[in-house]
Amino acid sequence: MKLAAANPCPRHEPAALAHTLPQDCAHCAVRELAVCTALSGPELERLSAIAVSRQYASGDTLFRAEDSAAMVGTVVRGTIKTYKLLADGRQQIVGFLFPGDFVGSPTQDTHHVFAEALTPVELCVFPFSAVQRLIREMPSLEHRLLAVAHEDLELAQDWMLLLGRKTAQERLATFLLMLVNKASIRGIGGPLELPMNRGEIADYLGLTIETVSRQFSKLKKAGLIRIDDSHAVAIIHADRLAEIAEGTA
Amino acid sequence: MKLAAANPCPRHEPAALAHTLPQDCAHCAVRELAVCTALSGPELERLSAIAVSRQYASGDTLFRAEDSAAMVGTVVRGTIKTYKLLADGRQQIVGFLFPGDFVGSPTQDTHHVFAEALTPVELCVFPFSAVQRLIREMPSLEHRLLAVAHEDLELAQDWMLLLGRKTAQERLATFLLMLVNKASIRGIGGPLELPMNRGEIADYLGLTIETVSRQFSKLKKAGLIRIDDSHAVAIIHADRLAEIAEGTA
DNA sequence: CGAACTGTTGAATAAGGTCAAACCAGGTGG
DNA sequence: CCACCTGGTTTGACCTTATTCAACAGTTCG
Repeated sequence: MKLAAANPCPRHEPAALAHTLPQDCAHCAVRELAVCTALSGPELERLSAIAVSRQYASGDTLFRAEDSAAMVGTVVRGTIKTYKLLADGRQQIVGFLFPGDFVGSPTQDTHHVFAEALTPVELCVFPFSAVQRLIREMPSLEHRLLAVAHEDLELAQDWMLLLGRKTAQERLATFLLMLVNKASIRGIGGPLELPMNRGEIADYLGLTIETVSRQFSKLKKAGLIRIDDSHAVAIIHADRLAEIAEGTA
Repeated sequence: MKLAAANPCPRHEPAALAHTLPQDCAHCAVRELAVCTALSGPELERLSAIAVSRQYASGDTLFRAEDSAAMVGTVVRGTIKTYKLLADGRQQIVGFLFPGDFVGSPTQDTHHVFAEALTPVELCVFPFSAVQRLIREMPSLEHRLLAVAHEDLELAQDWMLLLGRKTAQERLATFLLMLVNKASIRGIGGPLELPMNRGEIADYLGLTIETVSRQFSKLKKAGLIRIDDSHAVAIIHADRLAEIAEGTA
């Protein structure tokens, strides 16, 4: 069961820290999805004032576990993975973050996960201390953050069920449906774009690359999905997939 | 990998709903541990006014996933498990709650886990609607709830690493150290009291009863723990256990 | 005492992991 | 343009870990 003792992170290291730009939250593409929804008029302007846009290249590390001076922000474009590591390099991805998702914990001054860009990423960053101040002054912001934290906790618990009790097949089915669901929230239909590779799917599902690949093949052979290329999958029978995901099949 | 298709819950069903008593938060045994720490003087009195003590017998179900009218409260005495179920009865425990721990989600009006008393439990219950009002009026309470939610999320992510990437031996070692740690926070030393049985440990660690039992025997044989009886374990070499838990051994 | 649990241990089995080879782009450079 | 390399992916053969199945021991409680 010891995996990947090698290779914690093949991609590059922290960017030479990309350009930063002031923000205009009122015209932000992901406003309705993000924590910022909670705010209106004057509050939104105060948030604008402290927000900074930052760009990351694919493979950049945004922060590492144990890093202090926690950063928080909203994903505007691209995909991020957050993960935990064991000493020997075994990796467990604890979340994929898409546009609108919130990154970081505004109540903890130390990160407890690693975060890495899977694609080019645009992040709307809020300085940690400024956010802490804003939280105290804007109850609706804190309210929203509390709701988001509880949603995240619920997702994490769903994933504990997956990791502790589901078969490889059930895990992949659950994963694909989760992605479809997230995409549809962002108004995206059609074939799924998978911004992560097989190894990252494996590290999210608690499996190996080979097992993930085999399960993809199995679902394809069963006619439940169509694989256009390894990063694009069409769901053909969402209902059958859902049965598999819930262990009802 | 299909487990426990039988027996979702051998114990009794929801209590005929035990006596309820008004509370005196100022003299509460778990105040410093609970969310209530955040409050002082007049605020604490307002909390007292809505708090109600409720007793549960071992095996009682406090609430079920999908239940609406979410209850929230603080554990005063005893141990609770929260868990998720698959259609065929496979169970994943997502948390054991001890005195001082907070139960339920004050921002979600529907439960998404089941909760069951493992021992006789005394719970300090706050009516859902009253809590929602209090949150809006007492920023320090919401602040504390946000911090607790983030701590819970961090724990859940640690557990995802355990379920996705650790061996059976590493899982049990991690579990025992986690219990030692929780006990010491409550000022409890000496041999560990395990309020849960082997099946519940298995359902927390994503293993089977037999595997858990075998790993206990192995740790005993290696001289790392002493098993007084199946519900009382002494940790002999916490350092060696920690190495195993982190995969450093 | 005997039934019903809970926990432990052993032997057989299966699911998923490991190792290894082949495949298949997409890029590079002659 | 094409040969070659590289990294990700797929597939096969084999192996390990944990599960399954089964027997048995210790407790608790009618």
